Parts: sequence; structure tokens; C-alpha cells
Amino acid sequence: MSGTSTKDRILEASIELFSNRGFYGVSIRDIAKAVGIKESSIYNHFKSKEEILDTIFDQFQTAMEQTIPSEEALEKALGGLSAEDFWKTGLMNFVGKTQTQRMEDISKIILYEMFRNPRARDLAISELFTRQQDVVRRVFVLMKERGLIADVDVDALATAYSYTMLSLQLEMSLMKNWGLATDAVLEKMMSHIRFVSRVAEP
Amino acid sequence: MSGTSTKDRILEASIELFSNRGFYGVSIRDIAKAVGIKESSIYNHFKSKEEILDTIFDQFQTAMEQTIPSEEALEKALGGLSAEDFWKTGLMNFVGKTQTQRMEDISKIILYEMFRNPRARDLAISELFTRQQDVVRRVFVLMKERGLIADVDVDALATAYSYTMLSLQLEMSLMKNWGLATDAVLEKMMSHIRFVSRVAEP
DNA sequence: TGTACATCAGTGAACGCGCGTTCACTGATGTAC
DNA sequence: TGTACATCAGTGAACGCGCGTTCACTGATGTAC
Repeated sequence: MSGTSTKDRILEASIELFSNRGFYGVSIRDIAKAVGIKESSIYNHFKSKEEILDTIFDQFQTAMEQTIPSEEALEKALGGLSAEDFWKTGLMNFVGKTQTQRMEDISKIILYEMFRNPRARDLAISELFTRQQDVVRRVFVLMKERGLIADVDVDALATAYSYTMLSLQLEMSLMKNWGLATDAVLEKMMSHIRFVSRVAEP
Repeated sequence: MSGTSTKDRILEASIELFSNRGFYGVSIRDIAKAVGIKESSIYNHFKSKEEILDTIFDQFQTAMEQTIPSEEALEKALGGLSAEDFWKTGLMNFVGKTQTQRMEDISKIILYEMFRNPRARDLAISELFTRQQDVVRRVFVLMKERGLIADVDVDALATAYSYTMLSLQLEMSLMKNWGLATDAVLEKMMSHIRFVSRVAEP
């Protein structure tokens, strides 16, 4: 299986290390040790340390672009759910999925590096800030069409929803990082969903 | 004047450098060059590079604790303003003040380091996440007492307001960092204030 | 007032160390005939 | 089937470099008598 090639193992280890200590806090020797090879072997798979980061960003971007839901997918996901239940279901899927751990780690790397790495900056703007808000906005538009929410400003509603969630995700990520309890943050997320749903009630 | 002592100049330069390149991205030689002294001179003022960071965090914490407004100060600031005008005034003060540039830079350092530095983690939780929300909550309580806002859940309202602003401040900080236009982010802030005010209208 | 001494910020040279990267190599595996 | 050769992942040793920090020093300023 291709999932266990040395190249992939280098990427896995790098994501885990970079997300905890930042790109500059991790050495090629750290990565090699985590993979179980010698540092010179890394260069059989990547031209430089920078290229490892680039490859991680490439994979993230591809994965994010593939997760943009189509209009049909959104309608199907919404199904017969109320606004509140829809967001709660989405949140539980997000929290429960182990698959998102990888994406969460890469998001952390992007937040780390966005102030000095132009690629990370672009990904932060397009994927973390803009994309998330955009999907949320499309869902609210759909909900409005179906009469699930009142005739409110969907842009402002999407900002209030997604930007709050972004901060809460950051706080959640920080808690997890240090092994602290995440209950309070999760409760804040649920409470925020209830609040936004109530505010937009038809 | 004490503001131009070598020690203070080292702190100033460190804040500027750390906030742009992170603690590990800046060397003692970088700091010395920015101040205009030799690297060995740094050690006449600080025991180690780590101690510079600690001192910066100390100053930040002291400054933050001094800016907790008293109940009287809040009442006075609210004056006869409407909810919307109060927040807009606060935002313009925040954006306009050059004095906050320093605090903004240190906030950036804290966000940078909070995943690996325990002190930064504690400051992030207490000063960036909790404190801001708490002051906002107190303002909403006051507004509710005066009938300026409806009988809504002030905790949820404070979360929606302050956590959204936190993300927007992060986005603003990113834009400024790269010399990109901040108009769109500022407009999002204003629009969010209008939205929250409308939502809580009595 | 002048002299002797203490204090203190700044300096230049050096230290040991970990960094990213290179390179000649080894040994296993695949391919051609 | 066996032999010759190419390919390729992994290795150990070494490189030049920048890092944080130390240390003996210098020269200016302050203090005591």
C-alpha cells in the first residue's frame, strides 16, 4: 500500500512535528528520527526541507478543493433537518472524525507560518478565512429559500457563525495541544449554534 | 528619559522582530543589529534570550491587567450612546490608536508561541480568549440593564461578538503584516457590529 | 580641588553545538539477453 | 536458467554556517576622602 511508503511516512511525521513545534522548531534530524531513518535518506525523497512543507501545502490545498460541496450535496446534507440540527450534526462529524486530525494539524501549521511564508498566507486567506465562510453562507441561503431561517442578512450571519467557529477551533486546538479539557470549548460551540439558530429563527 | 534606555530599546526591537518572525526565527545577533549594539552587550541587560521573551510577557500581562475597566469606567464610556455607536466608537479607538500597535505585536507573539510556550499559552487563554469576552459580557449586561438591548442570552451574545472580532483581528493582523488592503476586514468588523446590534435590538 | 577606586555598559574573540545539505558508498531489486 | 548491468533507497562521514552564550578587556562615569 502506498500509504506506508517512506515518502508518505516522512510527510506524516513532518505534519505532526511541524504542527506542534513550527517549521523552524523541527530539524531534518528530528524528522528522520521520527521516521526511523538517517537524515541523509530524507534527501532521496525531497530536495530540501522547504520542499517537504510545500508538498504538505499542496496536499492540503488539493484536499480542501475536493471538499467544496456541490449544491446537490448541500441539499442532500440538509435533508429534512432544522437549522440547529444541521449545524450540530456538522459539528459532531467534524469533532468525531479522525480523518480531520490531519487537516487540523495542517491548519495549525498554516496559522503558524502565515506571517512569514507567502504560500501559508495565501492558504490561510483562501482556505481558512474565505472558504469556510463561503460554504456557511451557501447553507444559509439554502435555509432561507426553504424558510428554515428568517429573512436576515446571510453574509453577516455567515460571518458571525464561521468567524466565531474559527476562533473556537483555534482555542480547541490549543487545549488539545496541551492535553487540557476541551469540554468548555465544545460547549461554547454548541451554545453558539443554538444562539445563531435562535437569532435567525423564522 | 527611561523610554530610551538600552534595555528598553532591546525590548522594543525584540517585540518588533519576534512578532514578524517568531521567537525562534530571530537571533540575538538580529536583535543586537536592530538596536545598534554588539550581541555580547545584550547580556549586560538580560541573562538569556528566553528572559527577553519573559520580560515582554510580564509587561503585556501588567498592561492588560491595568486596562480592565472598572464598572464606573464602563458606565462612563457607555454614556448616552446606543449599543451600535458604543461598539463603533470602541472599534475606531482600537484601530486608530498607535499605542495599541505594541500590544497588537505582543498578541501576535503570544499567538505564535502559545502552542509550545506554557507562559504564552496561559496568556492566550486568560488575556486573548477569556478577558476580552468578559469585558464584552459586562458591557452587554450594562446595556441590558439600561434597556439598550433586548432580553437575550448575554453570554452567547458576548461570545458571538468577541470571538468573531478575535478572528477578524487575526485576519487584520495578517493583512497588515503583508502590506495588503485592510478595508475589507474593517468593513466586516463594522458590518458585524451592525449585525449584533440589530440582533439584540430591544 | 585632585586623586584613588568602584561601578557599569559596551566590545571582540572565541566556545561548543546543532543546523541543512552533500557525497561517495553499499546492498537489494529489477531488467535484458 | 544464469549472468551483466542499471536503478534506487538507505548510510556514515563530513562540510560550512549561524546559533546562544562566555569572558577578559576597555573606557566612561560616579563616589569617597
